[in-house]
Amino acid sequence: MIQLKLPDGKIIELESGATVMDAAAKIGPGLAKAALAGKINGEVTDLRVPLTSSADLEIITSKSPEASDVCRHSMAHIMAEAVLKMFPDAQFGIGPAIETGFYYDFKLSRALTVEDLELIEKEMEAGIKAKSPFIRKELSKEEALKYFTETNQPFKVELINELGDQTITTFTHGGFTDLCRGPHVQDSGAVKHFKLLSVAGAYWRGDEKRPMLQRVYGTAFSSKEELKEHLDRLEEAKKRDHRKLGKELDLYSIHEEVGPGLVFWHPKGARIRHEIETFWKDQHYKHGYELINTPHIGQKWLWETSGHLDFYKESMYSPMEIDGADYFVKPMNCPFHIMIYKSQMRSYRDLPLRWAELGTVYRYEKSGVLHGLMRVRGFTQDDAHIICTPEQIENEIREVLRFSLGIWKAFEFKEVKAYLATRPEKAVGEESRWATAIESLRKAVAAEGLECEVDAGGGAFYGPKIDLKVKDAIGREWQVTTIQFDFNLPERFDMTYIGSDGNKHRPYMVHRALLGSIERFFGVLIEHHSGAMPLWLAPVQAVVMPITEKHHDYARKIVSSMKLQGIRCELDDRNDKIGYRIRNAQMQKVPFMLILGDQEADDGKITVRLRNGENLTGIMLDDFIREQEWKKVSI
RNA sequence: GCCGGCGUAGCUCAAUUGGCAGAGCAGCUGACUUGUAAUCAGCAGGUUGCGGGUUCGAGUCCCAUCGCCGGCUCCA
Repeated sequence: MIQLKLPDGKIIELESGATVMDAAAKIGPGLAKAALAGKINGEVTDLRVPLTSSADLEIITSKSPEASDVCRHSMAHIMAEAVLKMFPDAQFGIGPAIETGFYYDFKLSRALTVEDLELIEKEMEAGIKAKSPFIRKELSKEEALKYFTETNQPFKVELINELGDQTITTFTHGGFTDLCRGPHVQDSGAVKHFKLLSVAGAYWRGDEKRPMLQRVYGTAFSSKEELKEHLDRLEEAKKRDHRKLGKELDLYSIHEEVGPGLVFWHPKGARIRHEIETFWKDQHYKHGYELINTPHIGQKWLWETSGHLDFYKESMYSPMEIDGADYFVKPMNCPFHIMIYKSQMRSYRDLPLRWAELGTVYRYEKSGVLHGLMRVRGFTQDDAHIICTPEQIENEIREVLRFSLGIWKAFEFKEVKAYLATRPEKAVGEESRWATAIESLRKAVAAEGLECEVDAGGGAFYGPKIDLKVKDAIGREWQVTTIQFDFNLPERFDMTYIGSDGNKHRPYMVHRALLGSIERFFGVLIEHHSGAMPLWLAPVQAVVMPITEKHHDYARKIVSSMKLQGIRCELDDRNDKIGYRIRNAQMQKVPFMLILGDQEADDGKITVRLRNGENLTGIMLDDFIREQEWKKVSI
């Protein structure tokens, strides 16, 4: 007999060899019916797995957080079965559950089309209707290799070969057998609400030197409502796409004849950018930074010394020759900031130094990865380098984090999450420095009460880092702030300061960007706000609309007094109906529309229409101006 | 860079099996003098991404190339 401890502390006894399903049945028939998988000592397990020793047991039902993964994984198998029916010679890669769905990679005799997806969906519906049981089978490595060799599944054979000498399990349902550790639902009728979304190429095991397979992405949820909600969210994301809004709101453009990944900022986009940058600069001065400016190109030795020509060459543009010397366009600002540091002898009394620059850099990005403003070839980092003593580092990191959180709040992002990346196998810098650095990062994150995930070994070779991700209005996470230690460059450039002991010491250097890059941040900002920028960022803050020509004088007076107060305000005195002009301003997402007719002109007041359609009637211009945050001054 | 899809007016999109390149919006001109998401009429707008080929004839078929989109890889 074995004993199983349930989450509520109860203990049930079963014969050794009984399955998880048997345990569920013993707890109650209702639970057995609802069971999707088990959790033994915290590990999700299939219901058909025999229990051979005492353990903690939890039964996963559709209400458990793990449930959707199980269902989606089973859904991937159901899709594979459908594909196998349509392509009997299909070879299968892997087919896992992912955050909002699942995918499966196939090698097929021809490329799949959008129409194929519909056919596969139909076939899947049939598979679901068939309620084929998922049958779990344990076999030896040899048996498994034999089976998958005979069925011509080289990818599966490769996977099995990489497994140790453990028992292999397969799952079969309908006509499809897959190498799989599970868990799976009881039968294919247990999952229903799905949709196939797209087909795309994907390298086998993510390796560009290996064959390209066809990946079909799908999504699945346990209820129809959740599926619809998810599909609606995808629609919403499309509506917010910064590439679409960037065009509609006349913010920026990219011209293939000039070069892909190079951004042209139109007046309205440049205005928003100006407001972002002005705010950014003010805040940096307020938070103890100095602003610096450095060149766009520099001689070869700089990039040799920094190591960029060893490690980063693929991302750098070819040199240009000037007076017989090779100059490179900068892909990063750090070496230039270091030049300023090294321009004179530094004392411990000078530290910490915090130098910030909106530094425009150019990087070669493969053509296939360019994406609107999110991924470009020329961009401006909101870069800064903090050079300090080991004793100062912890406080510096805390200050950066706090600063960053303030900035995100100012741009109306509410959720921020931290990711701490620690020392990889191959790394420069003494272990003790890494340890200090990681500790200071950890403490800072904890002190700010941030949720933090640790990516063990995920740091760069030159130092650990904290990345911050912000959540946008529709729940997507964007990587923005990065705070990176650098143990490499201070060595390479032989940066020193004179300590209180009169000796030379190596300073700590931290590289940080809060917004990441202006371009990318701008894209995120548009998508977060759906293009309807907060008042202080809106390129046009108010449009004044006289009802008829009779009110033009009054309108001009209002416009000029608003302009005098620094408000970005336009007059729309076109000879069109008020509805037409409102529609225009509305589509341009202008925060305020001032409607001026007889009522307003007669008693010297204004009517303001807000973006949400509400009206403020009969108010005094001065009161209106006083009440709004036209400019962001503090965080 | 790789796999697949897509490139038609400034924008959004039509154009039967290969058979006269079209509409709405935006723009311009004029009329209308307007109260909360589109007033009416007229005009103009194109080497169908670029280059080859097949054909009596190509937006449509083939090849090549550039760009964009969805992914892979990578990353701010």
